[in-house]
Amino acid sequence: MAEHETQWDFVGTRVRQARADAGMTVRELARRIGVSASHVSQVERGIGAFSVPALYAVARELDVSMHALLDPPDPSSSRDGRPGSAVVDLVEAGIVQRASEHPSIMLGSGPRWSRLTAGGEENAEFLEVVYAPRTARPDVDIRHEGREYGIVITGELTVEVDGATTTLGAGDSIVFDSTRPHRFWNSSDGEVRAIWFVRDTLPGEAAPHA
Amino acid sequence: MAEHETQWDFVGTRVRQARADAGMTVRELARRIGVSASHVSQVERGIGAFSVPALYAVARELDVSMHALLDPPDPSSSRDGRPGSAVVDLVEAGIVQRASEHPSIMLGSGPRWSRLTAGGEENAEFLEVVYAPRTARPDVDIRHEGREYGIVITGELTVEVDGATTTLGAGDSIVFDSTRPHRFWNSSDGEVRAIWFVRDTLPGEAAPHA
DNA sequence: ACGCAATGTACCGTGCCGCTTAACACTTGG
DNA sequence: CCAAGTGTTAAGCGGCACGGTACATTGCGT
Repeated sequence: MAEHETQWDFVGTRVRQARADAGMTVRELARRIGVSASHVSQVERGIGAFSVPALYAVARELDVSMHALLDPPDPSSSRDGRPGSAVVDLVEAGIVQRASEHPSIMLGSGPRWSRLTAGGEENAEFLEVVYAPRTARPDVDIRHEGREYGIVITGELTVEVDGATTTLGAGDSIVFDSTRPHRFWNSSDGEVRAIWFVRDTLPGEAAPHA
Repeated sequence: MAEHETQWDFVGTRVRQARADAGMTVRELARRIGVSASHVSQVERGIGAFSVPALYAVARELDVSMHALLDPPDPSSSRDGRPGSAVVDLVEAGIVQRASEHPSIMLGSGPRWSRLTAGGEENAEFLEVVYAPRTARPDVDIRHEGREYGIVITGELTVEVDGATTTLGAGDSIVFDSTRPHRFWNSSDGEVRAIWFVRDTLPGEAAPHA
């Protein structure tokens, strides 16, 4: 390796932190990832290091990402990168959108859509949808490219995907390819609020190289 | 390591793929990550492996995430098939997840994460996160690949992105590139519920390595 | 007070593998 | 043809990723 590389001793600190958060002992973690307890201890104290498989097992068992363990700690000084990219106000920067300022689209008697992003995202839509009470089942179903993720916040939403129907209560979530015919409506007496994320299909996403 | 460990030879294939996509030669990549060209060749052909620092350097230079290189290849291949496979039960089909069955991960005093999708999505995470009242500001920030979308359902969540801080109330949403350092915590007295969608960087988006 | 179980740690190895240098075979172009 | 690039192979060194064991400490229960 080159000589200007980073010190990787903080990895041990991260592992120890994550292990403590998970309420796991050194031996327990060691058993789960298939190494000895002493080795875990050595790594956590910075006098040793995990191999790639071992570290990956750690990330899996402690349910943290590789980057959470490996990404260098906050330089704390002004980040490199484009000068002037220093964000001072998250709202002005278009990162945070206040609830009162979500542009909403009212479609007649249909649901009210609110876009939760500032600008138009390239390949995705992040939406809050409010379905008024007692709306009828739409007589047309929807099919488009992409993949759809939704969760019902309040109320009861009736969903029909591929001809199958069920009712989603508060907290229930749904994920499916948007190419399947689907329609949603609110047959209950209460208003329904839901969060939707619609992602376009990625260009090169057929099969991960044979 | 345990005896039931995975074959890690696919990592080499992924590296080769990513390197080819970046239009980089073996020697060039070797020079950038600070190892010999022959070693890169050996790793790519499965007769060798990178150390953690080396692999991390590879991910940085080729602008891919650790998980893109290390996550085991598509075990959930039972992808919802062509429209025509008549779905009878949306829950059994893995399309609908009931609120009571969301696998949740409690990280000590940290927030509670609930995965809203059935299987592991390939390039995305759809999550509900509950932050307990009066949690301290995390002492490490997060940086990873991808783009992040969030909306606060109830409570008040303090967010810090790129060093700028603000508080999100119910209905407020936030969108930003996950490569920016960020951390969230709940300094209020009430519980905070939020919905997060984390999308990996699209493979078509190349890196501007000059 | 005593054990005793469980925690994390120190010490002492050793075999493996991460990595190197050197040379190889092959393609391209001038 | 040679020169300069590509990826590949072979042989070997040395560090470190790991295991085993013993230890100091805390916190039980009796």
